[in-house]
Amino acid sequence: MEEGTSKEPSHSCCTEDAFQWDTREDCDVRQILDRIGDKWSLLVIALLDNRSMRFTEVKKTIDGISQRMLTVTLRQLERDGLVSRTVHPVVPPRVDYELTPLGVTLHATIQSLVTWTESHQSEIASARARYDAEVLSS
Amino acid sequence: MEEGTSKEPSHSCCTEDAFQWDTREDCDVRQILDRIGDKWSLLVIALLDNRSMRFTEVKKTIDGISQRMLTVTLRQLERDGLVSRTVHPVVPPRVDYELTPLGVTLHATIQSLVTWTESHQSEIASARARYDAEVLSS
DNA sequence: GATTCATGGTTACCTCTTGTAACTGACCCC
DNA sequence: GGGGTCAGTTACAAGAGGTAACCATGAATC
Repeated sequence: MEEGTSKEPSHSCCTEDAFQWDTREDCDVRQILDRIGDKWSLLVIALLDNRSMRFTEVKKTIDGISQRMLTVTLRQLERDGLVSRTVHPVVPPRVDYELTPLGVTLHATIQSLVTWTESHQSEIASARARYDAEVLSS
Repeated sequence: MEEGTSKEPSHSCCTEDAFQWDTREDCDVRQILDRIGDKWSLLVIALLDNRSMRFTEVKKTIDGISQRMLTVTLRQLERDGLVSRTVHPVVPPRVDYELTPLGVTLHATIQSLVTWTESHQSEIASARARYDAEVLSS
């Protein structure tokens, strides 16, 4: 029953002070960032823009994702209220996923990350080449 | 020597077309997004704002990161040209990390992710509570 | 009327990434 | 000369993720 060491999310760690948000691992903000800062979640939200997509459609578009991880990722996003899941009772089954209004607001921010990546990929590529060359010569 | 199945990053997969950027796993943009969409990288870049920080300072601030993962993360960010590493030849050793100009431009975008998280954490918390209640009652 | 196919999963297993904890090396202080 | 500091590295254990096989349903095919 000790409160100091319990794992429940704290309510007071996220003030308006800068750099308070990431001081505690069980902080709400940290838990949400861990979800967003996830390879597959990021890609799924970036992909689901203004339209609903079927399970297999998403799976085919996001190269390299396994069926299991797509299921898990979509369930997490559904739980977080970012994606809605619609099951059509037909055979073969048809399940549509689309961004919720909340998910749409996040999509905008994530899209700017993608845009940043697109416009700076050459800088990063040359930085990597430079670094690798230095490491080899040392 | 076959080119089609090689692992080298492709140069033509990232056009201005929407949703071309994530179709291939070995695409530059995907590789960079995988780095950014990483729990620890995200937190480190968000933390390093306008100031240089020592290794242990970062380690103490980001709760839960292990020494090994901080080393690995910082090396990756250095390789990508997002963070600069300065070793002072003193004893005990002193190593400072700070954002490069390129890293600063990314910081702005990531900061907006953090801000989004902060302002929507209650919505996500209630969505999770709603989802968990539904799952339990089914 | 048995057989095959498609979709959207789930499960068992195995690998690869990450966490844990102990060790290092150089010097300073006591 | 023993312990302390900092910024790592290393060996090993634990956990996350990938792989591939399986399932349920019904429609279309043979």
